[in-house]
Amino acid sequence: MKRNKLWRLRTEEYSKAAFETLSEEGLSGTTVEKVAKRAGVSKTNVLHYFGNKARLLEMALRYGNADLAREVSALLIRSNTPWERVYSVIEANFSRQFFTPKIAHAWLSLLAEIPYNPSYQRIQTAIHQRMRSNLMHALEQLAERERAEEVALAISVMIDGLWLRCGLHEGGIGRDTALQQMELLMESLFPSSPARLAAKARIDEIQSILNPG
Amino acid sequence: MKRNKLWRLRTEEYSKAAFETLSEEGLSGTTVEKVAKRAGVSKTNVLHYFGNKARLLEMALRYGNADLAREVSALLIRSNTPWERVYSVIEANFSRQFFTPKIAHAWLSLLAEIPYNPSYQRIQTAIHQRMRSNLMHALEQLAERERAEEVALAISVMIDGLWLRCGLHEGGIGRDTALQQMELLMESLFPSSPARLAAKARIDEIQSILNPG
DNA sequence: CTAGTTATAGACCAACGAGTCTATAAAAAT
DNA sequence: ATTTTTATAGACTCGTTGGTCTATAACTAG
Repeated sequence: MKRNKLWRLRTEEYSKAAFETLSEEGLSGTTVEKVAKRAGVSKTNVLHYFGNKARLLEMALRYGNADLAREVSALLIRSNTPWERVYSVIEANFSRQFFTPKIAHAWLSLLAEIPYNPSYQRIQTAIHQRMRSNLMHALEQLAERERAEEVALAISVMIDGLWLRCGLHEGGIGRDTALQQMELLMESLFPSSPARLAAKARIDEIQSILNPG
Repeated sequence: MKRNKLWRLRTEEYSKAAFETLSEEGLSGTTVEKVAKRAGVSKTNVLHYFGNKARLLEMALRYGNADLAREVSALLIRSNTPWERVYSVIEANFSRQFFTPKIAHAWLSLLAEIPYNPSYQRIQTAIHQRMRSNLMHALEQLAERERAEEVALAISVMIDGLWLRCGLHEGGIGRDTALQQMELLMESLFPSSPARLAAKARIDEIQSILNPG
């Protein structure tokens, strides 16, 4: 069991295939065979790398998060102010490539299994924890700790809720509505803050340069 | 196939059993047999009433919503002002009996299937539509239509997000945190509004009378 | 170049689950 | 009271699925 280049390559490939299958077929419709077929290999081979289905889906969860994490990082390293860091988290979560019903479906499918699988639970906890941490680092410089805590929670809960809606009604909520909702929240939480608005504008611009369309 | 008293009784019983099974076993762990066993009858009998598993789960979804709808109604009919109606929707959604990880799990399980089943989709759309409608009737008397629309969406998205979190991390978010988050949102959206705060207090009181504990 | 290791696939197996068939008990209708 | 309908269950079927066993091809190390 040597973790070669090949090993990493295959696990990445198959995790991706699993994530995509999940998004198209739902949890009940996702079988090891289908994932293998989508990746153009045999079911046995997929099992060879992951051992069992649970670990395959676990890696699919990680895979889906990795994309998002990269997007966040890309914006975060270009941020110079606390407000810019806050908006990095927000914008990354609603990036045009990622905030789509397809991907939201995959998320939903995985989320539904989390309560019944401690392993998924740990991963998801880590994901939420990181989002919270990113927000807190920024918000602590903008408000007292207590308030920063509840604002961070509000932001991340709202993000979750918008993803949920995105996956639920096809064509109901898209990037624009989502960002508008986030802005309604931010403007209410921190009214008339020029620094905030400047940061929003800058991150918005960076985002549209990094990821045009 | 006469829809007798017995018919309604059984469908109600079995829908409930399905909902509970869902919450304890998750979607993948929910089988017709388990639901039947929980209801103390044979699998055949359950199938006799529902025809197939999809319709059983569909009724489970309706069942779960019926409870919530009753709770909302109970508060709504006792409301006298727009603000009270807004808080009726909010409080009902975080009632002590309903806002529990168990129930949130069942919801999550069903939500994950919605994108892949038009029938569930219609039901869920109706549910969201009714929440929106309840909120809009009240909010239109408190703000311009445009603003009412986006505020109604913000409120319901936040409610969804809090339910999601409740189901995700056991012991993470409970009724208190949830209501505190909703209040953060409402206070930010409508700062220093005595009428709003009075309404909140009244509905809170009514709720704790209707549903003590 | 050879020996061992890794990658990949095909056939197979055992479990399980949804739904049907058949039979009988209960109830309703005539 | 008898006949028809409804309710319930047990046995069974058939497809699916996760996972294993076995075989072979490809690659790596010495």
